[in-house]
Amino acid sequence: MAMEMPEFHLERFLPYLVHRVGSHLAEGFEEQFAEAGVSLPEWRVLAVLFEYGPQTMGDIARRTSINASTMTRLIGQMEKRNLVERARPAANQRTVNVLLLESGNRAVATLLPKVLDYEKKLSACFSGAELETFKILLTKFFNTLTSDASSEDERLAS
Amino acid sequence: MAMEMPEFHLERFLPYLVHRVGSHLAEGFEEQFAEAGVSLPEWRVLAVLFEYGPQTMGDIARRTSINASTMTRLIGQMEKRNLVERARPAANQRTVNVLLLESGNRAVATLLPKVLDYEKKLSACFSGAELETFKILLTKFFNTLTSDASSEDERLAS
DNA sequence: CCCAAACACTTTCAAATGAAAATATTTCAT
DNA sequence: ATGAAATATTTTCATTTGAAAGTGTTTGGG
Repeated sequence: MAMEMPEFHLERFLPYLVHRVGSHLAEGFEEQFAEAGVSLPEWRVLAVLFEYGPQTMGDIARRTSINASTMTRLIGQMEKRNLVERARPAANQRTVNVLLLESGNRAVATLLPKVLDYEKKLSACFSGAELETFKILLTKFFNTLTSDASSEDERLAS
Repeated sequence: MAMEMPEFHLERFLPYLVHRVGSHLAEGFEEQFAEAGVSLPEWRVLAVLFEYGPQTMGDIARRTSINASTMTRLIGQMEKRNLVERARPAANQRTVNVLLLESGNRAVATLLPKVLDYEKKLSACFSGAELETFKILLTKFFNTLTSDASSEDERLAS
């Protein structure tokens, strides 16, 4: 006798909807910017450094959603290419501050218009209001996810 | 003299907003379902097989946004565990059809309520209308992305 | 002050990944 | 019918990844 399954439709399942959009965006970006000589993770690092200024390895890792080991290697490569520089602040020597160098700033200056253009094309399918709503919902969702919604347990336990 | 940069704010940059939500969702899922003995890619395969029935390797790959090489290996592992079975259809022997076995169906039956519950908690931050809008926008975005918006060039060229 | 725990980053190592080549089948033009 | 191109999957191989261990620094309790 067949077990009765709960109602489920993949096309209406939120994580699925997000995942497939994310995958396609990532793939699309890599294609678009392959020739620019910057990988997607590298662009992410450049972007957060440009946006938030010099910051620690951990800050960049968190803001880019890239794991710490990967970040060490990534920054290592970018340092070799003189895009960024590492420096241990005297104040707290267990952290490592990363900052954009001249060459990194130039890379951003070159990429930024292309990236903005790319986003414009992507979001052309939305009306202004839709796009605004979409961004607000994505932001709200993220904020909820990171306000440690997963740790109801922890909250109760502590 | 400083180059004038175009207006840019990461927090309003659509691919960034999608990426960070996607990353957190993936991480959250792996945590939640680690003990269930099913990885996220495995769950994705189970889900599309459950939703769309028996289908080829390529179908699963496309629907899960998992690349073909990875899919071969993934299905290989799941076959060893008797979750799924491969079969070459007589009609077209270059394709490989994959279908859920008894054990795979049981896995879905076990996971589905938990997954639905998980989604419910995730989306608790939204009103019913917001959630609906969010899903519609994600779907619309995906559809546009995959209706090969990138190939304006190709369209013009052909 | 001192030492244990916490923290931030790096390294190591085993596993996962994807591009390209290899294999097998089907389609299509001649 | 026949061979070349297209399609679908698998395999190979070099790269990328992340968890866990390792290193060095800071914090906090005694």
